[in-house]
Amino acid sequence: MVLVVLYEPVMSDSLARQAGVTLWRQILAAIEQEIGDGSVKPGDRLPTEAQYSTRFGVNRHTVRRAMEELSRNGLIRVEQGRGAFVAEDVLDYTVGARTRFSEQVRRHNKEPSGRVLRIAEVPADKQVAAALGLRSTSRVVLFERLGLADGRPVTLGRHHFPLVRLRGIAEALRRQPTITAALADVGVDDYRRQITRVTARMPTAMEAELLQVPRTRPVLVTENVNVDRGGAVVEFGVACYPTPRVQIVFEP
Amino acid sequence: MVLVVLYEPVMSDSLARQAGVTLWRQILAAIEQEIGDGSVKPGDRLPTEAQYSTRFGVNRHTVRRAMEELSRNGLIRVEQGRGAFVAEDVLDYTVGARTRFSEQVRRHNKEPSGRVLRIAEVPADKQVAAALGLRSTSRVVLFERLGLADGRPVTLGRHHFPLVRLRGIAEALRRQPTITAALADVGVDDYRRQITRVTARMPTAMEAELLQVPRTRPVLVTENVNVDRGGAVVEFGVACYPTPRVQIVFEP
DNA sequence: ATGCATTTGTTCGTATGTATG
DNA sequence: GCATACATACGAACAAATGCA
Repeated sequence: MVLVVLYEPVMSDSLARQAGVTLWRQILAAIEQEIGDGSVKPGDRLPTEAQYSTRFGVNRHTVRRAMEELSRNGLIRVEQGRGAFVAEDVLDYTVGARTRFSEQVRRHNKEPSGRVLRIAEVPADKQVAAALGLRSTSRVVLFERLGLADGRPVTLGRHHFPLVRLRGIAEALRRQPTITAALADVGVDDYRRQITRVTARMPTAMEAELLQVPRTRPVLVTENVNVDRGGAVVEFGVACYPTPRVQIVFEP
Repeated sequence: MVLVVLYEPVMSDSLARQAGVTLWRQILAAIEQEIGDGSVKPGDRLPTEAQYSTRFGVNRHTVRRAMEELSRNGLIRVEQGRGAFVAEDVLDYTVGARTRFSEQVRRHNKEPSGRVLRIAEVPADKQVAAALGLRSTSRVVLFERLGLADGRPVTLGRHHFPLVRLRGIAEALRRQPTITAALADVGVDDYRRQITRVTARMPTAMEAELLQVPRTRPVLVTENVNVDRGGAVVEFGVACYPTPRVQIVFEP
């Protein structure tokens, strides 16, 4: 099937050659305007590079230079073989003492949901043991979950709970697959985030698949420790977030 | 071209076979020692698995078993197609209300320094104008700087200052190329960070060059707004940090 | 853009030593 | 002694990523 996109009569927008501004910057401004004033909406596919080049009467590379800039500024998202798309509004994941996944999502007027990938009892590796303050031989409950906002994946988390301190946490998670509810089930009625470390890396094949991102775009990775009211560590979590769909925000 | 690498006479380190300790643990200990005593330094590439296996006179799998353990313990970082590298100690960049580059670096007992790349007066683009609360025609002072810790690049920042509110900021930056000092020069004796947004993307060629990272590893990107005591915006900055050399840390 | 050499990642199969019942 | 299970060790082949010419 062939889709023919019809434009306004203005088939060739006039660019000012030999002016102070380079051609690609003029094209950049033109497209930025169209995104800004809503003539193309978030998620929409933009015209192809070829279409732009005929419209502006320039070489395709000149258009590409502008697209590159738009992509770098996060206004559009370019996907090889598919086209360029107006960036969708990003989900700001605000980190504070009381960070809860579902509250984060609801704040954006989106519907939170989750998909449990794994609930298992595993031995703690060095990093987990250190974070939870356990000996490295201790066993922990691992809870792996994909978090979605309006059905779109926004986070992939591996959460570790100390087994000794939280008896029955595995069963609680199976009954109520949210962290807040499960912790409440085993007597932790409140908890707060003590520290959050942020880094980034390329996703594994599985992560890319689950988060629905190309393997060429990095994921943000957070490590965080949650403690109960008494200051005892109740959870150590490592979560991935797809860029640039999600941003981490910190407000002191 | 063929590179022939000549080794010390010790072509085959003797391992104790049929002793109480397994081969792979002996290899683990040997490599750990070499990392510990500094014969290979953070960031250095280790010998290949093949080289190790001839050196120790064992199968490649046996070496891999040791490497796996080293990697799990965070002593080395293994990259497919490139090799294994001694882990560099990460610089935790703690974000709070009073985040200052030089203080961050000194906290790790490293010596902060900077390289000014550009000081210029430019028109504010849409994003900058919005962040600084200016009209998009306003002019701003752009300050581009590479921040180093013990001579290693850790941040590349583009800092924007509103020209109208901060007369003489460009000259101040030229005299004293640190943000805190320059702001003090123009009457802003204190400021605090209002908001920090974190995302990640692949570096441009220039960024990769300046931060000394491969183009295949993502950079963390922060956007932040600094305000003076009265709450007026005095700076909008966008900074890149090389992963995994730098982590962003939030402590509420 | 293409091909090639290098290096790590994965999966077979095989053999051996050790602990357990 | 014997059967079983498990971790260790070796060999070969192929897949995937990287860097270079």
